[in-house]
This record gives sequence, structure tokens and C-alpha cells, in this order.
Amino acid sequence: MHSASSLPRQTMSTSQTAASQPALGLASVFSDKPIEQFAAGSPLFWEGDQAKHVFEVVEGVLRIFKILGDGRRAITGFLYPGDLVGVSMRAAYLYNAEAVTPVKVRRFSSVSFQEAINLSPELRPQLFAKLCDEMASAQDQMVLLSRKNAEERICSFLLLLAKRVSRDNNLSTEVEIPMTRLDMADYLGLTIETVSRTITSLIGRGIITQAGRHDISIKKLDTMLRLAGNGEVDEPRASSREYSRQAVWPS
Amino acid sequence: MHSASSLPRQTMSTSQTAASQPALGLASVFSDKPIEQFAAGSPLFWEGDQAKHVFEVVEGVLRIFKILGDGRRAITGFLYPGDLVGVSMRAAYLYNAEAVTPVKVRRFSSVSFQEAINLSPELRPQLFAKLCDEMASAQDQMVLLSRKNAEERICSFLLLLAKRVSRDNNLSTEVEIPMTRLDMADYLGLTIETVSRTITSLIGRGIITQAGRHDISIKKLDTMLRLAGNGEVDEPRASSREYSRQAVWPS
DNA sequence: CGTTAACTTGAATTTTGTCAATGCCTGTGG
DNA sequence: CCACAGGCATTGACAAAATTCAAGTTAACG
Repeated sequence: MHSASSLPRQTMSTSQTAASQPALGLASVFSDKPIEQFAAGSPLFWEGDQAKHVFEVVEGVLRIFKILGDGRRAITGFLYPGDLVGVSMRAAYLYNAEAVTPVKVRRFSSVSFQEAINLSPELRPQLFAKLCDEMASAQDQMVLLSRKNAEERICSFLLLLAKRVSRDNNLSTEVEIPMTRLDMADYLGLTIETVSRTITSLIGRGIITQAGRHDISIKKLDTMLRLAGNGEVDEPRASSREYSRQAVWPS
Repeated sequence: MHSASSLPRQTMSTSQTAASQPALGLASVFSDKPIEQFAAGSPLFWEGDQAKHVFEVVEGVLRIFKILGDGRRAITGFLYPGDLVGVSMRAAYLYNAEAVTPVKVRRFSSVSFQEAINLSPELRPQLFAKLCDEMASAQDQMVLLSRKNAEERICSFLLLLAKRVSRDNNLSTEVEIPMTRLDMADYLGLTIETVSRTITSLIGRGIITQAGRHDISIKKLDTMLRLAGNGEVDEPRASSREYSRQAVWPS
């Protein structure tokens, strides 16, 4: 089921937040923990499990999702290196977490994690900021799901992936898609067929090109941005990663 | 637009978090600030405004929303007494906030709010927990928007409103809907017509009854719960037909 | 290299949206 | 306090978008 391809599928995993981490970043909490590996498709935990641990993604991509009574799946997020999994302040996990690609994580007990956070006036605001970022992208996703059509959803998603690659703000035009069409569909609130048709249409119009199922290249970035439907193409909005935040938060 | 009816429309405002607040709750941060009032329909702030203040809702209901380039509106949440507005750790607000009903709030400067939180080891975890709650309901909303049909959305929403009324977990069967059909539509990712038709259908089947546009009564709670589609009551865990992967678990 | 899961493509169907007209609350002003 | 106006909601007919069902095709992995 989707294991490690020999292709650049993994290259994404190496990059990301590691380099941009502050001197004493959140990752430092985990740094003395051993690395654990999960094969593509394997679960880290299920919704309802005792929430005994918090994980830090070191390499690879995770999906977090919920399942409705009759089996419908909704993926609520994909997690990349630097992201934390399982921070919920609850006794039980609120969602399922599975590896999309082969994944490396570090594990920390929930209790000690909270202690560590609480004792460090330097880490606390970082965690807080991460939560706020998460909340902001959750809201963007609600806008997407509630008001965008299939094409706008796909374009928004591809641009999101494009933004992830670079640690600064530049979009890369070479986009790697680590997940399957089904994952995309369940994240975007569409069916697999609609995802496929929409991508085919984008290719047909020369807006993107494809090199294998998991690698696309954006050929008409301006068109993509317009099709993503956010309006303001060059908005100063979520420069997404760190540094755009208010400089308050003393301590 | 939608002002204070003489009906129990307001009663909801008084209840909520006030009673369940710990001795030194988050509200205490705001307690010395004067109460400000906003008329129904008036804005507290717009997306992009300098995020100079944090608000605590004291009475009434707010909507927070984003607008796409061509005018489509997506409401990402309704806020009730006890909720905080504008906690984003950003220089600018990320969304618009407007009064749905006449609203009373207390205002606090963002900077001092963060100071206060950071200095109090008692308040900190409360804020943290609030953020986690918010994240949890954002995820539920993503599930709703991504995988539920119109009827499931409406039923889920009405049950959500029903749950808000009581401070414990009991659902009230008398549900007050403080917002318009358009607000509901923009929150549920539907059109006003679909919302209307769906409610009409529920009434026609005797599942709910209506007393004016803003007050419904749940007559068949079990049916409502089933139609909401969460399949929550009896979950023998993995109903995951095709989604449960074999538990490999290498390393 | 062959098998099989993942993906694509097509046609029919369903759901929801759009447009348009009517009906009914709600709050205002008489 | 009541009547009335205008906004809000309902209803209907039609259109559009996305889903479903059903084959085919491709490419990933053993």
C-alpha cells in the first residue's frame, strides 16, 4: 500500500523545519528521545486510545483523520517534520494518526511534555504559537471546504504543498505529492474521481504538468493563484511560518 | 437587522461558562474592564486590522468569518458568552468578527492579556485548554464540511445548539437559533435554500417542530442523533472497513 | 516482469445550487 | 396596541456540479 518509492518522494522529509528551528526550539524537548519508525500506512494511534504520548514528526508525512459511523473518512490534516502530534489536553486521542510515507518520530510522555512546557518560559510561547498557527490553517481549511469548488480546492492544496517545500515564503514550482488521490479526496471533501478529473483538466490546460503520479510542476503560477480563489494573490497574510507574529509575549 | 426579540432569545446569553468557571477563571482577567455593547450586525473588527485587543464575550452571540475575493462568505465559528475573541498571536486579526445578536463584551489589550496569562500559572493551562477545545471543534467542523450531506449538517448543527444551552451535557430539546438562515448556510457550507428545505423536511417528518423562525423543538431526539451521522452512541471501534491497515509496526 | 493497487475516463444519477416568485415574521411607526 | 413594510424565509422549476457505478489503463512493488 504505498510504501517507500525509490523516487524523490522522500526528499521532502529531510527538509522542513529542522533548519529553521530556534536555538532552543520545541524540538529540543524531544531531542534526547530515540527515533522510532513507522512504515507507510501504519498507525501511530487511534481515536479513543489513551493519550499517553506526544510525538514530534522528524521525517515523513502523517495523516490525521476521523471516521464516521458508516465508514466515511475525513482527513483533517497532514503533518510534516517539525509538527507535533497528540497535543490535546485530553485523556484520549481525538483522532486517528497514520503514516502516509515511512515516518520517523520522537515520542514523549504527555505528562512530562506538559511539565517541560510549563517549566520553560521560552518553550511555552512557541507551543502557543504553534497552536495558533494550527488554528489559523484549520480556519482556512473550513473556508475551502465550505465555499470552494473542486478546482479551487485542488489548486489551493497544490499551492499549500508548494509552500511547504521552501522554508521561506517562495513557492516552489516543483511539487511533490506524498499522498494518494484518496488521501487528497478525503482531505478536500471530494471523491477520488473528482480529484483525478480536476488534475487532468489542469494538465490539459497547461497549468501544471505531471511527472509520475506524485510529482507535478506548476507551469502557470499566476493562473494557479487565481484559481485557488483566495482573491488577494499577493496578500501579506499568513506568511505562514514563524516570524510574522506579534513581538509581544514577554516572560 | 435582527435585534433583541422579547423572547427567550437572550436567555441563552446569561448561562454558559460563567457558572462552570473555576474560582480564578480566565474571565477574571477581564473582570475590571468596562462592558462594551455592540448592536446586532455591527463589527468588532475586520480581518487585517491591527490586533490590538482581545475580547471576552459576556452576553450575546458573535460570528467570525472570512470573505473570499468574489464575496463568498464562510463563517468559521459562532462565539458565546465565556469565549475569547482575537487571541491569535499575530499582528493583525485573521478574520472578521460581527455581532449576531446585541452583544456585550469586555476588552483587554493584547499585550497585557498575554502578560497576564504568562504570569499566572493558574490561568495559563485554562487558556491552553480553551485553545485545544477550539481546535477539537474546528476538526469536527471540518468533518462535517468535508463528508456530511445537507441533512446531517443541519442535524449536527441543531444538536450543537441544543448542547450549548445547558452547562452540563444534557441536550435541551428546546433550541434557540439566534442566527439567520444565511448565517447557518455560510457556517454549514450550504445555501440558504438548502437550509430552508432541509428544515422544512425535518418538520414534515415530525422530527422537529418550529415556533417562529428562531425557535425549534426536537421531538425525536434519537432520530436526530442518528441523522447527525456521527454514529457516536455505540462505537465498537474499528468500523474502518477499508481504512484499517494491518498493524505492521516495524522498528 | 507480472500482479495488483492506484489512477483515469466515461455515462448515468443524485444532490445541491441558481433563479424567481410568493409568503410570512418582526420590528417600526402610526 | 395594531397595522404595515421590508427583510427574511419558503417553495418551485431548472441547471450545474459532483458522486456513483463501471470499465479500462498505468505504474509501483514484489
